[in-house]
Amino acid sequence: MAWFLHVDMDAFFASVEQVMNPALKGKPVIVGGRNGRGVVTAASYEARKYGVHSAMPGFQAKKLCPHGIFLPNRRQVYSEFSDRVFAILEQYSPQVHALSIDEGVVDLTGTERLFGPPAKTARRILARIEKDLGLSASGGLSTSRVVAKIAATLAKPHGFIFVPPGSERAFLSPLPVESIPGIGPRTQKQLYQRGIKTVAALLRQPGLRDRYLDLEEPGSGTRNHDHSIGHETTLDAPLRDREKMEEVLWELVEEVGRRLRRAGCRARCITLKIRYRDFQTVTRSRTLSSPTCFDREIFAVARELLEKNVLAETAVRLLGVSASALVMAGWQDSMFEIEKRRSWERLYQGIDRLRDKYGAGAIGVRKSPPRAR
DNA sequence: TCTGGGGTCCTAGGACCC
DNA sequence: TCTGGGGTCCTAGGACCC
Repeated sequence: MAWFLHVDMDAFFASVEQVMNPALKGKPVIVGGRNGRGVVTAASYEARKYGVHSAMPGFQAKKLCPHGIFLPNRRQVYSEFSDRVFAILEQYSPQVHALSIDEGVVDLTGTERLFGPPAKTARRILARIEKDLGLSASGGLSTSRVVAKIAATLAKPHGFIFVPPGSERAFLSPLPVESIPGIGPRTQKQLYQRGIKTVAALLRQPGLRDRYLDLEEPGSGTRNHDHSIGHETTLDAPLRDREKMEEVLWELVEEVGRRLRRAGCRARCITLKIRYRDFQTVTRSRTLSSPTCFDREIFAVARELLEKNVLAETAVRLLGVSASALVMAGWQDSMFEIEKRRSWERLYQGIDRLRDKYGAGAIGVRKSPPRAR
């Protein structure tokens, strides 16, 4: 029998901040959403009492919770804590799947002999996270991944729900359809309009059941993961000036290129994302004849897409660049290609090292993005 | 004082090939 | 010589998740 423990950290970013600074314990901590712009990325449970939640615009959070302690995002710190959480999970199974920075699935199948009954192991894992890191986690245990996830969400905060084999349907039936991952506000509305409000009602429709709730899950890892690496930014004020747009674009490209090289990848597809002042958003992409991880090549494509899609005097509020259809570097290269690129690679690695050490401004190319051709 | 930034997955049409 | 259909790639958009 397969066993999946879904682990979901409670108010992760805010909790990490409270661990780093115990004076914040028991206080309404709000990460992100400062200076009016931007949104909340995490709120401690003390802050949630006031109605603050993630994805909420900062000004709104401030209105609901004026005495809230607003902190800037510290991705690096959260990432380190995330590593420690996963290191604990990996002590209980070789099969741990990270779903995000604060969520993962531990495959406990076949661990009975070593650790005992899965439900006991699950509780032990959650306790370990709390004891070792001072962080609270919630868990769901089931023979189905989806059910485990739903159980973990329901268990929040600081809880654990075990759904014994055979009781999955009984567990799910009374829940509203939007409890199912993948059913967001749009789909929920459509289903409600058709009179389908509970999972029980959804399970009665074979088409919907197959699409949204695959309890059987035959093969694991059959999903095709088309990774992508992207970077985007919302401008301080809507931009009309083409030259300034290109400067922003160059900065985005540098970041994407750096991460691509760090991951040892090259991309065959470059996508430019543009959000206009009215929030209308478009993406424009181009596939290259040969994959690249070089700033100048990525920039040339991004700039071309910008030129084609932003008419003069159009105000733009967001620009984004992303690289997809990734291949591992060195894949299918002729010797000639390899030789040609080697010196470029050395140059870029040197630049990346300097930037890592002295900051992004260490190398002064950004003021004058190279023109294509 | 409007609405972040990182992603994945799915769909659908058109091009192109056989 | 005017006509089917399947497969794959590319592009774009949208829903969703954390």
